[in-house]
Amino acid sequence: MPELAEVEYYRKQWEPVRDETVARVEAHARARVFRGCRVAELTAVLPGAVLRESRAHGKQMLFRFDGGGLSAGESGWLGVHLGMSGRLAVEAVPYAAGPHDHLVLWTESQAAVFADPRQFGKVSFAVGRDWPDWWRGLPPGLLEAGFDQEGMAVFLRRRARTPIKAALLLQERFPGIGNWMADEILWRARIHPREPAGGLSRRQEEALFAAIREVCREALEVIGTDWGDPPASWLFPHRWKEGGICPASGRPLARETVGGRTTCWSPARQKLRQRGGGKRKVKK
DNA sequence: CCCCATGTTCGACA
DNA sequence: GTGTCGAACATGGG
Repeated sequence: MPELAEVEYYRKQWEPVRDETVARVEAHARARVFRGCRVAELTAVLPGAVLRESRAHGKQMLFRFDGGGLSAGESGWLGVHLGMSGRLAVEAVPYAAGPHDHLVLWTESQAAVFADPRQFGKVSFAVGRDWPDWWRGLPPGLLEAGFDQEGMAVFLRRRARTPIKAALLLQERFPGIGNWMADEILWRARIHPREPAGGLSRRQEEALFAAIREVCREALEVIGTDWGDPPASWLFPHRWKEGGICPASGRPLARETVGGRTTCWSPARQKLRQRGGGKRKVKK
């Protein structure tokens, strides 16, 4: 479920417990979501601590705590990735934790819950004075200046034969883009999802770059704020089932697997570039 | 029972 | 070493 905008939405769900003191931590340590996580430390240190702030970056979230078992000047950093079916919520106490509530931070009157039935999500925890290295090493956000058209083009050329759809899903360069956003972006940029990433024209690069920023911005507004429904003018509401109609052209949408994921596009407006004509290749 | 799912990782192979 | 592809992970819904 969660891509860029949904992640931002879920990050805000824990806002009601910001500046509240954690009374008790419930962590089901054997759950797959804790793979690679030092659960014992998390459980030992967070009681008595206070959630101070949180951030979302792409599909990652980070929550900062201080106090409790942490020494002065030190923070506890709780990282959360929602995977495919994860979600965050705050519930009023008394609350009966469900079977998929792998992590619950109890305050006096509330329960901050991380639930994830499929457990493709992931929880991490670290103690330190500054934001963890892995967080600072994340690639530039898609709405930041560090994400620019030329850098994007260089990355795509290096993935010359990868279908553009698959390339857009690579988090190392497009943090936060998931399956539906990739389709929405290509639809707006009028690029066929199977187009080789390294073969875009200059014009297509421009259109792609613009569409990435546009979809990110609009998705954050519509979904990231209060999980509103994207308007019918987007591909989004038409892409999920067989037999959808392109809201721009009125023609039928196509659905096939591209790059291992179900992909929806409008054949009427997204056509593969004609290639292989063997024209010039001025090189020398 | 079968197929599908808004994600990531790892092993096999070119 | 690099790039690409499919399977695997665990569970629920149609």
